[in-house]
Amino acid sequence: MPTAVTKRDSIVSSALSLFADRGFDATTIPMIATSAGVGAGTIYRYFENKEVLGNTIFQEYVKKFTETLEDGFPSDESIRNQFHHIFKSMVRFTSTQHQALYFIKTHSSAHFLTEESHASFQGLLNILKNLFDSGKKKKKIKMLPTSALIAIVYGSFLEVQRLVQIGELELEAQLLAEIEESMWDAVRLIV
Amino acid sequence: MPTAVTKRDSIVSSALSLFADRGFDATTIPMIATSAGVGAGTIYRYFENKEVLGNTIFQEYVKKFTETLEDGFPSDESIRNQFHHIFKSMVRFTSTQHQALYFIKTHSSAHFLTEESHASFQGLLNILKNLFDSGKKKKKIKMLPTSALIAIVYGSFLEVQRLVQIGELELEAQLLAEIEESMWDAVRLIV
DNA sequence: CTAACCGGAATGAACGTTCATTCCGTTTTA
DNA sequence: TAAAACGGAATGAACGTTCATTCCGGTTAG
Repeated sequence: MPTAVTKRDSIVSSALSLFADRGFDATTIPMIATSAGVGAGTIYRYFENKEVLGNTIFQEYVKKFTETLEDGFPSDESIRNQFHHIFKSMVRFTSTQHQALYFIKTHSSAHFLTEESHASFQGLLNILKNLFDSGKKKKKIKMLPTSALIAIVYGSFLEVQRLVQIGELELEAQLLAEIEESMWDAVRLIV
Repeated sequence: MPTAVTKRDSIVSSALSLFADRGFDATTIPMIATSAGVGAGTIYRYFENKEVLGNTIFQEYVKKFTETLEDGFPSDESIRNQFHHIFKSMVRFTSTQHQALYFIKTHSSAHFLTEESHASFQGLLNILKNLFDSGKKKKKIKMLPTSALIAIVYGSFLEVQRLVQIGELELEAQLLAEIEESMWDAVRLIV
């Protein structure tokens, strides 16, 4: 029963929590209503139906994630520094919104997502695409297909965060730096 | 409607396919029955209920995956060669069973899994654990927590395979070798 | 200042639908 | 021909969604 100011916020916050924990399909509207402390019908005053609720939340948090990565991006610095910014921002987003990351991770190819939701997710990955494309030009990044480079970094990151979530790993500064270095080693051109 | 000899095989094969495509919760028993070419009741002659079916399939394929990784493991060779064996085996398993990998990936922390299913999945990851533990002793692998090393390699691999599945990447030999090298760079101790 | 009124937000019981599971008549096997 | 296997209609529970009703803060009338 997350805290929230407005009823809409309360519904979104409860739904995110339940979707992340149990998955979209295994979460019922009455569950969300109870957790949000509202009547089931109230949810339909804010969202047309369950799928719209799912898509709205997905897009809302993908947008927040994207903005976190873009915020303060050091366009004029080295690829390595840009990579550091992205990594740091991903960690920052996750630490404040770990349910959101988990929801996005487990639902980014869910059956209920609309074209618009997919597009917003692509927008998120495009930040990595731009980084790697420019890095390849500058001979700093391996000449792998960009999609593969993204998969390697994003996939690693998701699994590491899963460990954090289940309490198997605690990310203090030293470890964080080493994991960043490991991911950087995966994508950097080693001469 | 996958081909199969026995009805049980047909049910397992259809269920795997549907679970991988739509997810466990969004797959109905009548769907599985139709796809397998059997009556809905017949499924209950072979599996106590839907959850048992899900767990059975999960464990069956995790076991196949584990066996694939263990088969021909070069215990006496270098860490690098052992890593190569694991990587090659993961690719081999995926190319013959890509639905299985996808099902395992998307359901490895699903709400319906029993303790036994979780244990069988841990057994799979243990192969990587042993490799990295011995590699760290020999100063060939980064001194990161083993769980983190596993997450980095396994996470990358899953995302790369997702690209393959959606047709965004085709893994011919050259590319495969480069991706293996990238993942190796992520975990190897760079001096 | 109080009381009656108003309108839209909120509610939750009820509806139709869909699901997992059961049951039993039919078909296949030995 | 007896027994086992099978199919798919039937069942009841649970779901998403609706809508008649209640609630409540603000406005108007006296």
